[in-house]
Amino acid sequence: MSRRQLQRGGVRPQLPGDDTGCHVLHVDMDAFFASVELRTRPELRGCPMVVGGAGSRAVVLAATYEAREFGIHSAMPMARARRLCPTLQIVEPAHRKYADASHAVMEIFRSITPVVEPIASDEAFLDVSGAIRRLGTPQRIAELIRARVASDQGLPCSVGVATTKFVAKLASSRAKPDGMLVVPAGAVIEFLRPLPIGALWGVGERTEEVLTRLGLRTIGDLADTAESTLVAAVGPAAGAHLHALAWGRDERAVTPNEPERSIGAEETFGQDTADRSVIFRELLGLCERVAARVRSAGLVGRTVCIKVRYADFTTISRSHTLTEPTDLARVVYETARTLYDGLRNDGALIRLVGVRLEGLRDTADTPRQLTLSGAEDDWRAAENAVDRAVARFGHGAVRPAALVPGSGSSGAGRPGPPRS
DNA sequence: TCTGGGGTCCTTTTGCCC
DNA sequence: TCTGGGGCAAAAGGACCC
Repeated sequence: MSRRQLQRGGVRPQLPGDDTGCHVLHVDMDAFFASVELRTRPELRGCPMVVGGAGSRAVVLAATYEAREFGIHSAMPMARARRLCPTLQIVEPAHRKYADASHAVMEIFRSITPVVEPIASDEAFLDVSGAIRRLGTPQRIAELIRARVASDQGLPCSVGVATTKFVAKLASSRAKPDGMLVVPAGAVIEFLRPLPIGALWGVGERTEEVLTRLGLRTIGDLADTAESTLVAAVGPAAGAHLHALAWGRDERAVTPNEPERSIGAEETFGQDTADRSVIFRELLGLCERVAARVRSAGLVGRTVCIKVRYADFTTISRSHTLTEPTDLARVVYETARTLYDGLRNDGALIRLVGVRLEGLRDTADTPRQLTLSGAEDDWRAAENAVDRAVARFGHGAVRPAALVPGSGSSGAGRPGPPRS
């Protein structure tokens, strides 16, 4: 909410052009998915347009600035977006295309500096201190990046330039769309104080509500409040963190190659269901997807976590930590089923199921325990064969019988023997 | 208005061991 | 044998981010 208010601000602060010590850049692509689509659909330029699914439960994934004029924003239900703007142009998402564009943009960043920390498909932090001698001042480098992204990829982006990550991040959102903002070291406090508390990273709807009850509205208010008061209101970690940020203190370095901590997948049903065969078929498919991604990343995971969202939107999770880490869909599915069976749902309608594998580490660092039967190895061989077939023929080329349409399988049983 | 899907991190609760 | 408490890890839930 307040992050949007921040962007609506209109008047950009006029700050002196001194970028000494501002070695952190935050680059944020503008309306990323929508901008990618506009490259191949120039006729939609200037129109209110969103990228979003067609299903009754779809939400807006990205909205052009023309669509935002109507109050439309990402995560809004598509039905509501259509009501707000009857002439809205809607484009179905093509995630492969966005992943390719993201990869290309990240490569541009890495050609500037090796210290790139992607934080989403459409944004990244860059530490450019090592590139200053070669390419010029941080401000000059930011201009260079914007020009390269525009000329090589045909995409607009905004860049914040500052001494710390979180000020750079705030600066890029102030610079949107298609702009740049430098916040010099000496101007940080003056830049922060008037901003609404919701602009801070880590202050969402709930925390904003709590802080507002304390009479705090701006980052300046937060800075003038005793840290102990904040700690009492929002907890020790968040309280200390917010107080530090309000004074512009942020020690976090830009760290490339952060390892993944978990990999998961979830799916909302088109209609709520209590049908166990439908639910187990979905769970099996999710486990296949998760395990395949874990294997392709060269990882194994130890904790299987399932998520169930009921028709009334209450959401629960259950998890189990295995004695040995795994990358096998069969093991993930067996565990997920056992967890699900422990819920005693009694026919409750279910809206969503999800599966996540946590406690990830490199396969290479994880010696595999020898098993007495060869079953584990058979499964491994089968799932590796599936990976190879998918790599060659694409997703859907090979899958468990329970997931083949019209197979007649209930999907409610344990998966059968390996097939490939 | 009626809420997707991918994540991270923090807090609280619970169970186990000593 | 029972009880209490500290330390720890796992589990569960929730807030938050894009």
